[in-house]
Amino acid sequence: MAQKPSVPRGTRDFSPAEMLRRNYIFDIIRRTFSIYGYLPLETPAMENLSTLLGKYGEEGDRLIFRILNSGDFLSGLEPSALAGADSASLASRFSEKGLRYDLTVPFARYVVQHRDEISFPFRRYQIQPVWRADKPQKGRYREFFQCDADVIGSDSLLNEFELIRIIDRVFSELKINVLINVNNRKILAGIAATAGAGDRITDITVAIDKLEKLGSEGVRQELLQRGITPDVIRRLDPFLSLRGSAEEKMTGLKREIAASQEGLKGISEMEELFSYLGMEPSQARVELDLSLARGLNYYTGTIIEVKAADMAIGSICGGGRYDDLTGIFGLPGVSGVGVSFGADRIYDVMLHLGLFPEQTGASTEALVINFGRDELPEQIKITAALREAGIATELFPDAVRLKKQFSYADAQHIPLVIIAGSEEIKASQATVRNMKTGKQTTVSLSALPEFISEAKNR
RNA sequence: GUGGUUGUAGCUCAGUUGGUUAGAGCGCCAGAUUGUGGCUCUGGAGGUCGCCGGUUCGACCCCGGUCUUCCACCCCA
Repeated sequence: MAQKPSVPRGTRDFSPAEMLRRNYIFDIIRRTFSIYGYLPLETPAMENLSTLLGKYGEEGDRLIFRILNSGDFLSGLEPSALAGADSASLASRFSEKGLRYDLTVPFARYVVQHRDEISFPFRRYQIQPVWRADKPQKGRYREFFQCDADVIGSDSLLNEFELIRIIDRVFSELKINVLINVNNRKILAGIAATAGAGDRITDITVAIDKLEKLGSEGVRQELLQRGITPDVIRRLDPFLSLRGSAEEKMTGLKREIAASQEGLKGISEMEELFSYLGMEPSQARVELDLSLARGLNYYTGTIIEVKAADMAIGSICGGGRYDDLTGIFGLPGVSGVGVSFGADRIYDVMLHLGLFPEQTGASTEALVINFGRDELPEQIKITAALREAGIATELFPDAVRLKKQFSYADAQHIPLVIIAGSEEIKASQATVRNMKTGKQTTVSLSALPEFISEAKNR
């Protein structure tokens, strides 16, 4: 064999067995989105770079896959321009399209572009792959599927509430134990402002986000490294040590950030959200986590993150509210909120914890044995009759040894095998073998579809 | 993007301080069983030891590069 073929780094093939399991996940997510009134939408794999760039922060821009322009993009270029050697500015002459990095920004673009056709609030769901030029690791791929549900054109916290209901329902149907953490960007802004460093909110939140991992001393170090003054860090201290239930934390917070309008707004939003959550309790624990800062640059209010309780693989679902994403595309004043399920990580979690049901999705229910030319007309008829009755049926394409045909049924986990050789056909009968029990039953051809239907329901 | 790590049969992995024909288990194929899978027994096929180059009389083993895997940082689903 010549050089073995392969797929690019960080991308994968999905075998039929894997696809059946993946579809099990997608089906549950899709069904749940649909029950909450979300409508399907798809957008192109590639977007103009002007749509993508500047939406995800500096790091995000770096991770966008760029598509080379078609044609001879070097033709108009002065050799001296190449000597200038600024690859970033040169790149804009070679490339004006990129692969989508998430589903939220293309959605915002869609909403602005089609605003006249949309009645608000607009709820859409979208299940498609996204691409990131990250260095792959376990649970981190360069091509992966996101399952997004967003509502745009409504400020109501009821949307947040329902999205958390969706998260809870999806994961309880998938049998994954999760922790749902929520926080609010306005609270984080209020904390930064109270500490006297409102302009350093990004550095402060990124550091605070590492509280769980580094501990409070580690966070102080991180803050120092990011150039936050010891003075400010000292004033941040009370926030790092807030404990207790959501209510208790918020009571403490209200005292601390009373001077920040924005912070108080954030707290009242969270109070409203938690009051809704009290009306319809979740199966999963929903916690107010003041150290939660994750999320893309564009989040402005609620932020949500979901982690698997029984496996460390990073977040498997995340989301939040963005007040001005459409503003960047020329439609200001429209707020949206959404969540995104990471199908690939959910798959990894379920595989690791053995949570997939034994039979995931469709596969062949009956195999008709091929005996050769003389019996073939009858076998074709049998196959057709079974399919007509809604039974997933295969006719073995080659008249090879029975041993081979039975091994195939065994390997494919086909539960029933239909044997209709010359003997059976003469008597207008067929023998049905149950591959699990080994039990064989002879039935008349006319009663066969009904017999199989009953057999498969047992 | 920075630093590290991995790569031997379809799969999981042995192996050699550099020395003739590189092994096991599982899987696959064939036979024992010419209309019956899963169990058992017997036999068989399958490897340019990730790729390219270097050192050497000689490289799967040493060196360099490259691709891939995984890990940490970063960031995220």
